[in-house]
Amino acid sequence: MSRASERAYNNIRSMILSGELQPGSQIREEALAELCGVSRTPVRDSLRRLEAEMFIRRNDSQRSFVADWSLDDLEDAFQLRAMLEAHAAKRAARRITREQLEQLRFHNAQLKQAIDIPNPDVPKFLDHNRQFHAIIVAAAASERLASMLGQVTEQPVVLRTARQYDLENLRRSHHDHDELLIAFDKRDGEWAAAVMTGHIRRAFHAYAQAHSTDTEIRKSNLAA
Amino acid sequence: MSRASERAYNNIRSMILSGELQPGSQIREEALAELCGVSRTPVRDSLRRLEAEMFIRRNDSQRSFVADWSLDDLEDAFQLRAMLEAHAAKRAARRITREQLEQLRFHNAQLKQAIDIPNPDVPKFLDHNRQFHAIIVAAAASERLASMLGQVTEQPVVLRTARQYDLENLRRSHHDHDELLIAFDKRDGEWAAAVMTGHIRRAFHAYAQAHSTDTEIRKSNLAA
DNA sequence: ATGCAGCTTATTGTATACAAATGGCATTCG
DNA sequence: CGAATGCCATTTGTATACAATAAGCTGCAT
Repeated sequence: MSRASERAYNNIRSMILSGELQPGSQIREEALAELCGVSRTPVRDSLRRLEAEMFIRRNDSQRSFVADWSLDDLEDAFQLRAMLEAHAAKRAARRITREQLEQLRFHNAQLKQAIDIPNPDVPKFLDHNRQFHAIIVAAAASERLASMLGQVTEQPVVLRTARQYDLENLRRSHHDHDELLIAFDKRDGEWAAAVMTGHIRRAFHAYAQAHSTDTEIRKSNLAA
Repeated sequence: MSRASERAYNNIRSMILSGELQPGSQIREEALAELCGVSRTPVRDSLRRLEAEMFIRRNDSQRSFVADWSLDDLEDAFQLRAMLEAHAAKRAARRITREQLEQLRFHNAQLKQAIDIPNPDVPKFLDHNRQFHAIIVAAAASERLASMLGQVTEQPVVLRTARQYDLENLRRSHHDHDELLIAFDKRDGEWAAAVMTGHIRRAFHAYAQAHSTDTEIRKSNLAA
């Protein structure tokens, strides 16, 4: 992607993910163009992409709004994600190379390190976690599947609470990864898919709980 | 979608589906703009959409080419489609309304009529078939799922042979629909999903066979 | 002959001006 | 007072000119 276009895309996307652009609020092309320091043309490109990724919604007269996700939307996305990632794991079990397995082991060791210390390094955990999953998707060797997963993997839901990152959950995640590694090693696609399904569903419930807590907080803030 | 943009999108899409734009051939924005009678701006929008839908591919220097699908690509798409449509059927079984069930019955009766006569009306069959599936996706009530299915439902593979439409297959399709209707009536999501999986996989094999035959023909034409 | 450098041309990316469409507000009429 | 209508402001859509980039070609040097 070219420079201005990429800058606009990344800028807008991170403004949505950070909550700088509030869910439900209208966004105007020209305003974004100024914020990003580019013209409307690349902004329009970005908006189209973000719309396809459901970060942005348009009303019937083509005005754009930051997506405002309900708990149902979140569950819907996670349900699809669980299905797709399980499918990816199944395919990966048949196709994964020794080298990719090694990479998985490396990242899993790294993310274990990140939480197995007095002061857990959550960003490090998340980074290696992301790479772990990316390798599985790559091993699944389906461009379409990868592109669909891209659409449900990142959620435009900003959470104030950090509950989704509670340590117990992270440890369980790491444990799932361990199990996935064994399933891959045994080339057992069914097993890998089952572990992955559970893995994603746990993530959903952690996320949902944080979302509820967050909604509570938001409400009481409004009341105050 | 606005007028020029929609015209460009539909034009280009149908040129790809009809084979007017040959798979693998490069396409230039300005040429398409002239063909569609619009400027490059709406053409660029359309190309982005078609790229997301994998009708078009771009090389590393952003030049666009009509997608050229291998049999593997086709199988990959059908595999995802089977999974997603089965999921849709499962969800639909829980949520479908009496009215939607009636509509399904109507379209199924229509498509039966279309092939249960001396001179089968294949386009009519295909139209009601499309609507039948559309109702199920609507009943599944997941915007994301619908959007993903949109990405794998239409295949940019032009077939010269008509084998995919052989009557026996169409009759079996209709039979699957009957069975789906019963499963929906009983609110049996598992059953509906299973029937749908088989339904789509049959479609794949019909398609694949036609694709092979077609490839043969193409090769012998080249040789001649 | 071959490979590389630099130039030329083809193609896409970006900015901007203008056109079209939509929403909101005020005014008027029932 | 409320609803409908017309006008104005806001926003998005389209065309076009220009900029940047990449491909292809030509000619020179090895």
